[in-house]
Amino acid sequence: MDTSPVVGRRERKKAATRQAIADAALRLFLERGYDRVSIRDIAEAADVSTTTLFKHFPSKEALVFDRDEDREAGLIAAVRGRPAGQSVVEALRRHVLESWLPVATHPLRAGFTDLVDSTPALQEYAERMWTRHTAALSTAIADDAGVSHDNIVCRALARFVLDIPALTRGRQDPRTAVEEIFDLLAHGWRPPGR
Amino acid sequence: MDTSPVVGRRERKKAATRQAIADAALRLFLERGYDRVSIRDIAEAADVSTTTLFKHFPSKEALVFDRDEDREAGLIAAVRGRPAGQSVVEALRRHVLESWLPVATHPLRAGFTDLVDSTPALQEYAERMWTRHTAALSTAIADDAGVSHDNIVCRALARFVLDIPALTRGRQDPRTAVEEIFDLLAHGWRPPGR
DNA sequence: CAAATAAGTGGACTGGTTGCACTTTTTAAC
DNA sequence: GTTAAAAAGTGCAACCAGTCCACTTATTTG
Repeated sequence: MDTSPVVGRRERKKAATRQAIADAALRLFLERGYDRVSIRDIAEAADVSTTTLFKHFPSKEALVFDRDEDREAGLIAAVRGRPAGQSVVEALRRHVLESWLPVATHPLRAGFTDLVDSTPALQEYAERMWTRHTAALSTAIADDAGVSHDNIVCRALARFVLDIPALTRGRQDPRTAVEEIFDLLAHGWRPPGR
Repeated sequence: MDTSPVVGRRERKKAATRQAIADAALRLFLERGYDRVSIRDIAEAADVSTTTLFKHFPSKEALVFDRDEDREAGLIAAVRGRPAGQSVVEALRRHVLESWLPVATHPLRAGFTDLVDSTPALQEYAERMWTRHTAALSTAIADDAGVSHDNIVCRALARFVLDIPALTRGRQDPRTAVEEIFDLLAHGWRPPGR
């Protein structure tokens, strides 16, 4: 019956508080819009002090992106664990299609997506959530290629791949968009047809 | 003798005030570090009210990047005005080498560069100063190629080019770094030698 | 000179974020 | 089992960036 053993009451209560805050925040944001809700409003709605709120979330933006899974591990795994013979770019292409596309197109999250798209501060934050992993991904790529960790081309490739979510956010056909960008990365710029 | 004719006293005083604020800000930032200086400190040092300060500069970060020339015009001109037969990527490569490299390597600005490199808020701001022009550059590229303005590959190329300053900031050999990144954009990813 | 216009002032205010000293709850050790 | 350490939470004051507003002062223009 237990989902996981020996999870102390403390941890459970902590998680509950965190969840209460995140829920209150999302509800209020969707109701009123991001910048018509203050941190104090959220704390009040969740019945905690603002001090407590900031012990669970480092910033107002972070309240929106609760469930920030470990993208980094996934990215590195995609590079390291790819089948023999597959190129790095191809592996990343598949990974992005599998991990980013669902997020971009999930119909249940329409309200959430609208919230982000209509709030510059959140767009920036979301963008940084990805590009923050440039160093880690770049290191994985450099290791794989057997070159120095600070190799600029590896760093550039990492950065460009992590730009993709921002580039394709709000697009009508994100899948094609992702494919075309990877084409650019794989083969270089060619004046597009049409 | 006049640098420009009919410059009223008003305009001159305004420019002087602006300069006094920017000077005070840079001096204090270099002395104490960016986040140990408050807006009020700067206003006081320049002997103006904070209200006045914000009439000249929209944010604290903007105080550091006084003299924000019009990069956008230069970027678009580089695409539109390039010699016949030259590719867009090649034109942008030349433009970046001419416009960004001097900034990155100017020895007189060592203190300034250190300030930016040691302050995350300023790095982000500088980055956004460039990527802000993604839409404009992307449009120029798309026009040039005769495709729709929102073509995703054009947008990606524009974005990637504008990432270059952030990618190469603080590098030992920025010129080579820029060249190698443009190689990636021109020909696609190839596992780097060595 | 008399508006009209623009620059600057001062001070109060909002909203995100931090610090501090304190209480309560949970856990772990004896 | 009692107790002490560790963690979660509280309340409040404070800081700082940025905005608002009503007001004064200087410059321009007709």
